[in-house]
Amino acid sequence: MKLIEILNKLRSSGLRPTKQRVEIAKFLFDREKTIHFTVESLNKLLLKKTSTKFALATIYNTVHAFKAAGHLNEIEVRGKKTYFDTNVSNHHHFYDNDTSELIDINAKDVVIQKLPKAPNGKKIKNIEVFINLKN
Amino acid sequence: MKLIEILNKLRSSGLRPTKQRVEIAKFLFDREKTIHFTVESLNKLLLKKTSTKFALATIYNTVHAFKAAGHLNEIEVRGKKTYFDTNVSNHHHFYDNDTSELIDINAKDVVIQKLPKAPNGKKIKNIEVFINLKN
DNA sequence: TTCCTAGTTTATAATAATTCTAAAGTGAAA
DNA sequence: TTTCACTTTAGAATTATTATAAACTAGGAA
Repeated sequence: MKLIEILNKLRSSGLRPTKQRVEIAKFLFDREKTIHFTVESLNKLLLKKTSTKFALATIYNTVHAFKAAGHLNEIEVRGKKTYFDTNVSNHHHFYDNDTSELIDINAKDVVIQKLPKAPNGKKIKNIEVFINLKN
Repeated sequence: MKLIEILNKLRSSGLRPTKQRVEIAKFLFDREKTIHFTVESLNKLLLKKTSTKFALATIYNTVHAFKAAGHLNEIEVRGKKTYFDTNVSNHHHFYDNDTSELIDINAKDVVIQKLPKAPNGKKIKNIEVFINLKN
């Protein structure tokens, strides 16, 4: 992914391209595969990869702006921390409780044949399939 | 549900039938329909229903023991609080983000036609279908 | 280029859910 | 009844996240 595309991620999220934000955006979006992360894990990874320092609040703010702009998804995981996913396409997840690891499932690998009707006055926004794993 | 069944819920959870625990168990299990609750909401409801007082820690301990014994399910909901469900049968949920309300979906109302294989060495423990609602 | 200002970063405080702790209370076996 | 392991309780500790306020900076205007 080119730098200009990185800058577009920032611009479309309403964020000025500051040093910290560019580093975060490069780390998240300039890669082959999508990744899952928490704010804490992202902070640690950024510390290793870059020489820039990041206040946790900066990471929270930036990640939330990306989420609001649709560049990141937030994922439900049992536990305390919030997980994010750079894969924003429609897809599902395996969750390995032993390793606290999330694994993507391609949307086309889950086919739902029957669904209930939404309650009165409501519509279905989206469907999340979450498959818990065991050994 | 008879008192003896309530006491069985406690015994099978490894809990002595103390005043507080019997009140909690009666409140949760002596009813027609199953309910969803958080520790906070349960505390408020108990305050209204009974003249007993409950330390939050007591409610946490008791609820977690019921969960460990399989008498309660913990449910994924985006947000900070942990939701529990007295419906421990295999089923799914609607979630109304506007009202923070969970609605049960009978397992037979969701039919999944195709599923991915579990990663190597892992097996599928259970599948949770979570349907987000909008207006 | 220099100034100016709105937007940013940062360290730290505040908040909120949950868990821990240690002291006082209690059930039930002997 | 006495005893003791198990409970309850209030409050402290912990943890993730959000708020705050002061110092900093990007980038347009002069």
